Amino acid sequence: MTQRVVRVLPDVPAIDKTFDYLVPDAIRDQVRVGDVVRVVLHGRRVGGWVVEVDVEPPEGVELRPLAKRSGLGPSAELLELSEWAAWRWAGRRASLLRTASPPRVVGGLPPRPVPPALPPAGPLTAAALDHGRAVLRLPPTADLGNVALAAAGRGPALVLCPTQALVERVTARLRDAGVPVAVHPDGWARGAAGVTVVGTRAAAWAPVGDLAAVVVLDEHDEAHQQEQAPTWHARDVAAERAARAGVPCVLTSPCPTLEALAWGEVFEPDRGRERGGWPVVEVVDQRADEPGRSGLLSEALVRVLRGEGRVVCVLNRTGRSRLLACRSCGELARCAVCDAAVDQPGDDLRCRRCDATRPPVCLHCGAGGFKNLRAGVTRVREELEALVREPVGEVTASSDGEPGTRVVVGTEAVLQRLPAADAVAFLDLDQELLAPRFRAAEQALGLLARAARVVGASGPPSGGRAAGRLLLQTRLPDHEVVEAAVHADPGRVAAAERARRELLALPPFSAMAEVSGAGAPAYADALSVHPHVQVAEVGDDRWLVRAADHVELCDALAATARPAGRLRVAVDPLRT
DNA sequence: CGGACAAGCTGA
DNA sequence: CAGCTTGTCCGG
Repeated sequence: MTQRVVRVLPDVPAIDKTFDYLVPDAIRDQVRVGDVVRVVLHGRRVGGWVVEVDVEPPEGVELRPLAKRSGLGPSAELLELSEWAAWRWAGRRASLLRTASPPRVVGGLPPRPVPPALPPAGPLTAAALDHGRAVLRLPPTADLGNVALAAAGRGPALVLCPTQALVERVTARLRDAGVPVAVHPDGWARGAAGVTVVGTRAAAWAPVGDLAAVVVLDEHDEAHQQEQAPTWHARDVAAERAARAGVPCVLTSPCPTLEALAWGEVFEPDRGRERGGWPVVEVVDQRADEPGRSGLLSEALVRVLRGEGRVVCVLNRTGRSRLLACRSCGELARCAVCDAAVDQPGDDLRCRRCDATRPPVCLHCGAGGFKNLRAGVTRVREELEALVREPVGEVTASSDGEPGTRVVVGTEAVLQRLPAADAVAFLDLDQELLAPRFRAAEQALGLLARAARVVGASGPPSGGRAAGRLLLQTRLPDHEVVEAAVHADPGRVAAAERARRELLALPPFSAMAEVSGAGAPAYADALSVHPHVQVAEVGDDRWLVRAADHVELCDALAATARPAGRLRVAVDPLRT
């Protein structure tokens, strides 16, 4: 009887190579594909995964024995999926397998609970599940727990959520219905045994025994994409996983991305139901309105602020001012050192380019007064306080907690932080509509959908809460994002956006990757000889690589040797 | 990644 | 030329 040999991928980020090891006789029959093991590599003990068993080792290499079998790891299917994802996002398998592995050693699986009988799903969700490759366009206030429940009715399901808060809501909903649920990653072993798994994006890699359906909730949410490279997207991983497993995959969103629409068939409720799931939207045309102060407090907004309810104002600019001009001579305030425009985070002026600070005095005429051409959250808070004569809270990404005030102003972080309000006002929606990113329109609509959840639906009334409203201040009242919100019809954005992207060959009509870091120049140079990709420098040591599709792009990325030095390759960059 | 080893630099 | 830094290679 010869000794068994297994192939191991070490859990060392920089090593993307497998090594062969002997299986000690004592554990001869216990080692399976996917198992987590410890091995001695180059004199040190490291973790790793068995990626193949009973292999033919290369000649002339003296094999060492496995140091230890730690426990269960990703299934063979997830191992293969990681291979695909490593190609698709130009990353290393180890980082993906780490996500697919249990947080603590798992020796064996618990018994599988008996699944309960569930009431039949609603007709729309059932149709989407039956179709198998469906985009379920549900208005912002729709109950996503129902979709999860419908999926769990088919057997052990995988439910991916963009936020932990949604994970908790969905989990509670499933448990109330008697569905056994494993929350990823703590419930790793129970999921592997065969119960419905709920989690945020990492759960795309959770084991689910006898997987029956996959659901991605709010597929448009950017939280589904990993920020560090490899920048894999839970939606795309989930869709590929479902296809390989031959089970249905349903993506839900109030405003599906073009990527989702290109992938599957759209299922949407009738007009009245969708309309009822969006709040009342009021558009304030800032061209017509003659607002005082910073120009951000329209008469319509003042009316809402003077009402009774809780009001959230959204402005995606921190600090007091992002652009100032001298009150006496009109000159723009600029940096004394490098001449760039300065902003005013507090009292002093600060250069955003070189970080120099100076007191607020005009360099041209010496006067001390400035006009605030582009007010930030801090300034608006002061103006709001003067207006409503009560304390106004401020929420930005860096502040913490939830202010107890009736009126709150903040960056988009405020929409994550506050659970409910009677009105949400976007003080300068144009900043979102005109942002220099190709996904700006989709992202702006996503922001409005998030705000819609904060204020609730327009009707029919539910939960006894009065209908909330969105107030959109803009100089582009005819923009399709504004129209989509007003008419509760996100398809308008998709249609306009599809035409634009197709014309400009932007994703999903092409594939892109952003290359940066010290090794980027050499890598970009090496890539540019590839016939099917275009390489363009887009900033200091940042390159954009484009190709007709992901096959062309990812094949080229995989075929190009990485130079020494730091190199970040972000396939499908979100903020470009 | 991190150890091994080789090639280059410094100072007596 | 010892002693040390810097760079490149490779791991079973």
